[in-house]
Amino acid sequence: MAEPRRDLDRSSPMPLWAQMLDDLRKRLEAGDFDDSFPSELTLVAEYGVSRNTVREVVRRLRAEGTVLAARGKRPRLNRAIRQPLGAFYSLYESIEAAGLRERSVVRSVAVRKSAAVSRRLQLPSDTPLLCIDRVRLAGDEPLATDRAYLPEDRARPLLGADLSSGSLYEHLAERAGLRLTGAEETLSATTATALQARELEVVPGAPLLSIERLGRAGKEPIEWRRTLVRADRFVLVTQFSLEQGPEGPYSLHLTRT
Amino acid sequence: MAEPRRDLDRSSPMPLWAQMLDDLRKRLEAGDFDDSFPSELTLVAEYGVSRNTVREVVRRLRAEGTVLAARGKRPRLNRAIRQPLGAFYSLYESIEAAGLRERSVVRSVAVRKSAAVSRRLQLPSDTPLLCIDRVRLAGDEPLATDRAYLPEDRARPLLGADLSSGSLYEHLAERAGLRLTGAEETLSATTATALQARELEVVPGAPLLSIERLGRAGKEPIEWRRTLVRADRFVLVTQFSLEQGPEGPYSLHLTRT
DNA sequence: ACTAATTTGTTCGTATGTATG
DNA sequence: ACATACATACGAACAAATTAG
Repeated sequence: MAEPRRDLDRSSPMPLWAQMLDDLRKRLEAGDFDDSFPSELTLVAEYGVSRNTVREVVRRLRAEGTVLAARGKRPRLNRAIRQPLGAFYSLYESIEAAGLRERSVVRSVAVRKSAAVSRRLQLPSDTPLLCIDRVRLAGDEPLATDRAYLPEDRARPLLGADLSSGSLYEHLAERAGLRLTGAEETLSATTATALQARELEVVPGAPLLSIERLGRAGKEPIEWRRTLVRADRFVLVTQFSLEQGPEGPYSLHLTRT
Repeated sequence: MAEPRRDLDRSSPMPLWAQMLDDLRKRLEAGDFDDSFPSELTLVAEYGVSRNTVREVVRRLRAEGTVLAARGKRPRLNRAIRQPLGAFYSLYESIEAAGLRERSVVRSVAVRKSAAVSRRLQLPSDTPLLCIDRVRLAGDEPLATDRAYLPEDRARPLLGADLSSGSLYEHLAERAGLRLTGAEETLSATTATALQARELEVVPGAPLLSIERLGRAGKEPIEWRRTLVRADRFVLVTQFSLEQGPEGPYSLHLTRT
């Protein structure tokens, strides 16, 4: 075997398990572990830490749904539902997961100021914000409209990017080196205005799911977004469990109807 | 001190941490720990188990939001948001949390059969189901309509109960000894039909949040429910975090607007 | 302002049980 | 039956944050 033995910095203020988690996430993104995942004892040997520490790491990957593991079985990746944020909904992911091509019509990308949005982002009211306005398509049909505001100084690298496809979060990670680590979402229902109806190709008054999200990278608010989704084409599915089982008591995902 | 030392059954097939968790939940319901909560080492002494085992228990109580703890601070109960299910939304809880009186108009409680609902509950299609039809009021205004189906043989104790107030889950726990441990929810948006509009006192076509829930106690499906909530009075708020912090990466709650 | 006590956080080590293949 | 892999449980030690005095 002679696994390459991955070293951790024991003098770092960052816990071993956190370093390990970072490293494993990188390897996951790089596509090591093609569907399989190392066992706990393998990780013990590979990183030279105790099993308790390994379990601290694996617990988190399991809670996210990234890794599936059970007694006796060989641990494997959860390819079914990819969760780039490990958490709630990514329109891009769910469209692709439904076997449809995701595409966006970028209606505008501009720098502007908005006191209301700045307030939600907990920034000074005159902060320049990058405002990205898109209509999201699933297959050939419009599915949602989406307006995202990001602090211009952090999101500047997105200005030249092709945002006509793909998850905004992936673009953010690739180009700006920003990874969201948390968010607060507000879900509600509305009905389509005449303008919204035209954009989404539904009749005025049609039910829409409204999703407002404040995304954070650590403590720093990174994004405020409002998405209006056609309710006839999407539902949100969540599940949770207080089961005493080993699988963490949480697991959120979303499905297309 | 001489704490009364609570004994666990080491020959039981149930893990020590699960027994401990059950016991602590009972004590929580009974109202021991008035706002405070025992420290890990206290629990070690009290239950005669190792600290690892205690942490296994406390981790779950923290993930639910029941217990708040942090280095140095004395652990305390989270009285802010009560989460009887530890998880997603309870209309009753959120109305009360908003400082309003929750009340229900019970429109009908009847035993009937429904092949469609039975299928969702994974029961034979001719299973008798207790069907509870309510209009939920917050303060004096209607807020939601709610129809729940439960297997009649499990929910029979509810037949004589006064369901005009309180969480259905509490009634279930008190009278039928059933505690939900997991659920799957489907969220969507709709618009009010004429009938629904009359019941909810909104105009026809008004936006409604539709919440369908399949509730489970262990493996056993216990409830299928559909709730239609006035979108002008309620939004769902969720938050999550992949933070490396000790507090689990999950925490769902809901707030009234 | 400082110290001591308390409490959780992290990490190590070890051992045994149980489910799967 | 056997190996693998997670589940549970014990023990111990030190670090870091907070609070009490």
